[in-house]
Amino acid sequence: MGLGFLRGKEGNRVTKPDPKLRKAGVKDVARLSGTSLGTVSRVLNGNASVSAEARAKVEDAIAELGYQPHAGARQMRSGSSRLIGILLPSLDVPFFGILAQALEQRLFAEGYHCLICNTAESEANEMRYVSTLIGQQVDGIIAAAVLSAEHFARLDGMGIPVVAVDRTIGPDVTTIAVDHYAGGRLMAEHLLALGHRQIGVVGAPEQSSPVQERLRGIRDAMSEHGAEEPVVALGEEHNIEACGALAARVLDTCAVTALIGTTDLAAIGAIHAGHAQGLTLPKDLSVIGFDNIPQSAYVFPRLTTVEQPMAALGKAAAEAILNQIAPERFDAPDLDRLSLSVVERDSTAPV
Amino acid sequence: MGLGFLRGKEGNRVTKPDPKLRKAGVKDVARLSGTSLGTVSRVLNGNASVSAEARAKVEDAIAELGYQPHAGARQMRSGSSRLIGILLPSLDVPFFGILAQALEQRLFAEGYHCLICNTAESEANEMRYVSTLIGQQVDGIIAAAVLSAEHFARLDGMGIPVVAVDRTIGPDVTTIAVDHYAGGRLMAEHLLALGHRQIGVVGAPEQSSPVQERLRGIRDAMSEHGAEEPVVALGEEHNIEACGALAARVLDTCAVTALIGTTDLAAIGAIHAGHAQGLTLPKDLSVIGFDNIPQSAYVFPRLTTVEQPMAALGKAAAEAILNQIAPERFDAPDLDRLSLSVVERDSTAPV
DNA sequence: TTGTACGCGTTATCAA
DNA sequence: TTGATAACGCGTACAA
Repeated sequence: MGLGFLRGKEGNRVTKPDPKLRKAGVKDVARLSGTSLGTVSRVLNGNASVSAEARAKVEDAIAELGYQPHAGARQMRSGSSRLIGILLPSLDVPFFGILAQALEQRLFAEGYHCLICNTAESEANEMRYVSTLIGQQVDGIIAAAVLSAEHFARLDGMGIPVVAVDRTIGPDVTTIAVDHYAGGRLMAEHLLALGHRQIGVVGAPEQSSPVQERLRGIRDAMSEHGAEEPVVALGEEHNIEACGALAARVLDTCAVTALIGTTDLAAIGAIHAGHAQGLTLPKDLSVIGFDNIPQSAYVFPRLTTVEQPMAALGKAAAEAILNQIAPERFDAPDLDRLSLSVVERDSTAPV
Repeated sequence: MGLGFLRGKEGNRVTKPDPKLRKAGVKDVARLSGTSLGTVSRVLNGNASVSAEARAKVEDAIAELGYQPHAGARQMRSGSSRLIGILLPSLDVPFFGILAQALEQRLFAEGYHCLICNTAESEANEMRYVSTLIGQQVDGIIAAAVLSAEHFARLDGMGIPVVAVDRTIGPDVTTIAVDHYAGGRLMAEHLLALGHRQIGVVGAPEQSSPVQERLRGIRDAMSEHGAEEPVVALGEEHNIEACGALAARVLDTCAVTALIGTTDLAAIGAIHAGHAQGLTLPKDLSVIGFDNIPQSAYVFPRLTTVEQPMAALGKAAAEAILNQIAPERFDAPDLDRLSLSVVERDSTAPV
């Protein structure tokens, strides 16, 4: 395990590209500008004094040659790759797409590139990715992972900062996430206030800790209000169709007046299942979701949901990793705005 | 321009991490395994003969030290970074999220990491990204870009292969995309066959060439069938809300019996606008979209749309770049399956 | 089959 | 303020 970097017999491509159009290097810049390597480097890095005259000559030469610093060489000397690893379960789930977009934008604005990794909620994949990210000398890792704290400990030992986003990794890892437990309570309390007492919960993926936390919040709120234990159906696949099938099973087997989707995708599946059984929503069945993805306002009936600030989470996670990488340049993110709110639309009604 | 790599006064972090837990290097592996640098390197690269005994000792040492090759050093020697740059307009549009997911999965399976870049359909952003990707020594670039061919020519000169996905870049760049013109025809012909003659088109973003191609197909099909010129409203922002506003304007100003969304997002906006005007769909207004994103089956009425194979496009684009990087190891992708088909649901009906 | 020495492009140190 | 030089970790030619 972990030897994925071994290259096969044919693993090496040593096709030398035409040396004539070899990329220009600092040496070429120095020669063309009539200065020396040291001066060029100082212009590039701006951390020592250079005469205005020399600087101008160097910058001209850079422009003329179309010089681009060689990231590999740079990182070998400086230890910093200006690369951030992003571990996400998927990109085709709207929540993570929006998150990834916000992360990338904020990090690129500070000169960092993102190595985005699709873990598919698999611990094995996560471990492979973490290994290869270490090899890439990433300056930091932002992760929504199932992996537990021990596996990230090696990163700590190597001085690679880690930030958990959406879901916590362990007690020592900075987490940027909403309070999923409170979110679960919000969903349940909204339905309880409308008089619902028989409530089902559908969602996926089962092993996702945010989903489990929301479920815990739902259970606590319901028992406090003297409602029955919720009927819970969690599955593996996190998409509308699979969650719809889960909801159909719940509707078939028990008499519920409301369904909670642990995410909007699940809730949309639940709405679909309700329609398929000939129910009129929200009269016969109330449905509430979580996330407030853009599409949730365009299903029928328009989905009532708990909104979490997806883009703000991404921005905050980016700022948190920047803060850990260079505290003197980046403040810790402001977490006050990462709050939840119920967006009441048309999919919930009194019993 | 192009000097974004200049680091500010405080740009350099030279915090030496505790040398005790410095990352193990080939030297450490050689020492622990009782062999030499050369042997270790040969084991790693598998391109020269090594005794079974030596190989075993080296592999043990690698495992014990948790050794990971230093990507920067490796790339400096070999010229290959095992990094692929991915230029996409956004990640929060479902189509691109699905595309990115497929690209990343296929490339990681072959040992490549993805540098995913959000260009926001801006040419300036694309140029910045291309420059920094060159600096990262990417082995290839996959792009859905507005940038024209000349800007990618410099890549060609440097031996960096480019593949265009979803939209063409220029005549010499391999393109993996469906036939958007034919897609436009399919949408129009579906409505024409139902008897519609007054048709509006709404969508975004205006400068996107797939959108323009589809529009051309729509126009041609309509004129061939003797329908009126379509009323066209294209906007900048590609999201449901903005496209819905466009559709509302069209419905306000002209008498159309059907609306074409240039994407499913636009079509969902059009459905919403129809409802807002008190129309019953599809009786009073037919709507058809393009893409068949998962959500399109869950709006009301369920959206009729032209499906393009999003995941297959991503996989094919990944294989196309692999083929250009190492033709001896990777075949060119099979493009036969990249076809379009009309998915008839409930949002279209005879006039 | 194995070990040694060199160079890739950059940044940092040092002496001028 | 400037220029020369060492060193980063690895792959490979060459000598053994």
